[in-house]
Amino acid sequence: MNPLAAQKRRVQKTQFFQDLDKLDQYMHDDSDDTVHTSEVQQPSFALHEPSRPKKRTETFNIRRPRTAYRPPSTETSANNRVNERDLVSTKGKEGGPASSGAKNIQRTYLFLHPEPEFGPLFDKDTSYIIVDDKLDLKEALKDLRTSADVSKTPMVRMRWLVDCFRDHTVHDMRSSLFRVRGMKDPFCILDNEDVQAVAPAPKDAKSAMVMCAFNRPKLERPMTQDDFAQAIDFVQKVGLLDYQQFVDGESASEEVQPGRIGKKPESAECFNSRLQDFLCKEKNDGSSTNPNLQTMYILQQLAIYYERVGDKWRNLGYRKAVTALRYQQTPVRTKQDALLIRGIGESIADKIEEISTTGHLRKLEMAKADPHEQCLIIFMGIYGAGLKQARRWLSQGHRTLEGLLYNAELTPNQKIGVEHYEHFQARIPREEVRRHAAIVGEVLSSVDPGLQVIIGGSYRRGKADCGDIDLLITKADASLDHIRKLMTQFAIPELKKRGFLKAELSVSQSHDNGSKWHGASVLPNSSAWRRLDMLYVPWDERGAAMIYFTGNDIFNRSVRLLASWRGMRLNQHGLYENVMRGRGRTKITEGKVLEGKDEKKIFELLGVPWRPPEHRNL
DNA sequence: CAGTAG
DNA sequence: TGGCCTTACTG
DNA sequence: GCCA
Repeated sequence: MNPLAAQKRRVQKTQFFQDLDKLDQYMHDDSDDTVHTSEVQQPSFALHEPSRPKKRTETFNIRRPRTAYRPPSTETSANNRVNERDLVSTKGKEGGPASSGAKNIQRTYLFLHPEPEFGPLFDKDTSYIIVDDKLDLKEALKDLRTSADVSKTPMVRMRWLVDCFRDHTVHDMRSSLFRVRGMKDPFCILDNEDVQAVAPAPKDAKSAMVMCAFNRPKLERPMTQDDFAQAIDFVQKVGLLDYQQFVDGESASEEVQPGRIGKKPESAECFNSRLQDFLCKEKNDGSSTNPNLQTMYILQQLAIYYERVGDKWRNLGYRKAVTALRYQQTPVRTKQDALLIRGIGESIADKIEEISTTGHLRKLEMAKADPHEQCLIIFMGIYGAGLKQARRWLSQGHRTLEGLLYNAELTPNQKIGVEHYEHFQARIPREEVRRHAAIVGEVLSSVDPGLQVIIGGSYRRGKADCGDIDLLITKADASLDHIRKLMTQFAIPELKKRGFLKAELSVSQSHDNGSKWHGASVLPNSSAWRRLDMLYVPWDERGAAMIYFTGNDIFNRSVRLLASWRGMRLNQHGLYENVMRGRGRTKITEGKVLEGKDEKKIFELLGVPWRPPEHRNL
């Protein structure tokens, strides 16, 4: 075996797991004296087993200290009282099983996954934040992924918990032995605001290990803006990284539109916000560029390539590698350096070395030159065709759009997609979007003066040109049924009659709860078919629908992700609370609607500062 | 449920 | 060796 | 692709 790999593996086995093993031992000796729940008898701490869920709640009993434990003495502060109450207060207080044994203290713990992206979810019920011994305050906070009010929650090293078990006592959290690096006082995180000055954690501490315990009395939880920045960052790393825009603030040359005059209005702004989002996750030492941008960009290209060829797992691997590189403060040039980073293995390490020595990657050059690739890209641009279909056509020997049209079996939609390929690919000038909407609006008000048309999509975000036309149709106090009826029975037929709507690509007819119309429209005296999407929105859902239909993509996903971090759920119908999620994030409960009407209110409830649409171009 | 779009 | 993954809608 |  490669000695480097072995060394790396050793490094990655964090102290945390060893600690858990120790804990496990302490838990299981003396079993005569301790009442274990059934779950404890299972390997509660076997978190490193492959089959374990990302997070799980374990219930177990802490045997009450025989001798060493004593109630807080007079010299102990209020902080210690919190400490003691929390440890002693049991689930049994709420009718749980533990109230029986005075010698048992039952706690419910949440163990969390080492991967930062599945990282700990700080919850308002969290009692303690217990941090891997290797992490410092800054790292821990970053991986806590919250700006909820953690200030009142004690934060200590893993060692504290281990020692508590070992000694059958509750140790004083303020002992320097248990202090998280960078903290002065375990009970007051806010007093440690000089987190910038904290020395960075060692490389091998990359895997954050935080454990949160439950059952704490309610904490009020003021929302801060930072969560949203984190959500954006999280989503962006999955999204595309536009290297050119990043480096010189200009849009990539392939995207330059011939009709564009001067610089795009959103360009500078977009650049700035990107840079900010980017920088907010970087160490704030004044250096404004990541030393690995070049490498990241090329690996990102490779990730996109693998996505195209349908290898989702390689795609994922490369994306993770890019993410890992993003967090590196120093240039990674050699294979050895690269191998030490979690998320980068043999193969990518080789490629990193190639990139930093030659400046490019042969594999990528080859892939780009591959005619199959170019066909695939063209075919996937056809409306109604995705990766599967494009590959099918390719393997059937098709190489051109014309070939498809005459020789391939096309669904009606795909046929339209091919016939109008050029038009559908073209960007639509802002002014033209407005005129399309005006025609729809005119017809709609003749059907029912109450109907409203709102232009969403990139138009609402202020872009100079749009990929398609997104219209949101609603009416004051109307239900979805009502609006749909007006549209399908009167408005759509009328628009067709006028020759405005040319094709229906995806229309909800069979389903009674359908709410969207996808098709093509064309202005009078024009031949350019445009993709037109309409969304029928009940009055009460217009706020949520606006967010959804305004986008952009990344923005939507960020907000939704943030909602799920908050225990809420956001979709085009509304913002829901009390969403229960089970294994993997599967929904158990739909949750209760919090808000749907008011876009601003939804932002507010999510704790996201209001962003005008123009600022949602992530 | 597969495929697609966002 | 097998798991890794955002959500909703349509046909 | 990476990782346990």
